Amino acid sequence: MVKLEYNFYNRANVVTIARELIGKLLVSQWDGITTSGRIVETEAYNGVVDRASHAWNGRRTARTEVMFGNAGVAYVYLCYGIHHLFNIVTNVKDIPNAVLIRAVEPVAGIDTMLMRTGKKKLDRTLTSGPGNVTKALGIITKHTGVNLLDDMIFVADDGFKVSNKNILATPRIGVDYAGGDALLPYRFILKDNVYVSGRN
DNA sequence: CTGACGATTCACT
DNA sequence: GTGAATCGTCAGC
Repeated sequence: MVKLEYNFYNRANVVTIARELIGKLLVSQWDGITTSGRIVETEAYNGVVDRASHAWNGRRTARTEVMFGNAGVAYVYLCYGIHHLFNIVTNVKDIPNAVLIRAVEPVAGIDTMLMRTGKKKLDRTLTSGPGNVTKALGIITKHTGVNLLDDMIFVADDGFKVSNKNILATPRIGVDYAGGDALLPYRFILKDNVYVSGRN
């Protein structure tokens, strides 16, 4: 298992990075507990020119500041007052690109995930959808700014291969307010994986 | 300081 | 298919 390095995250094309994250492992570990899942669904947010992005049109606030920083850093945001959404900052400093992790397939620490989510047994809802992913992995807004090059939260390549024909590109979810940008094929899913949220 | 709202989910009709 | 839950963030006063 090889942790992804800074030079994976700092590249200019956030859409390419979102596609390449499909099939990688998202790992969280602290207090002697490790949980991980294989990434099966992502969305790219293309910074200032993307109306669906929090950083659209150069909007820069205390909350979005981390997106303007270095690549390979976690950006965790609270949505609807309930759900924590986990993003990975990409591109170089001052270019606020990010990839939202929308779904993973549970790999390690499933008992812990069940405990965190209050579920009795493993089913597809455990880590399907961005709010469920963060809940199962124990990620909350205070993890904003965590460096993915450290050992607390990171993405790794365990050699799992996904062929291009098994990665589908679709429009993003829940961004209807973004006008024409809502139609961009910036969402990537692993074909036929049951953990992909919404319509498969 | 105040009010409006969201990169969602779940229970219910 | 519809609507409530729920609170940090941000724009406006």
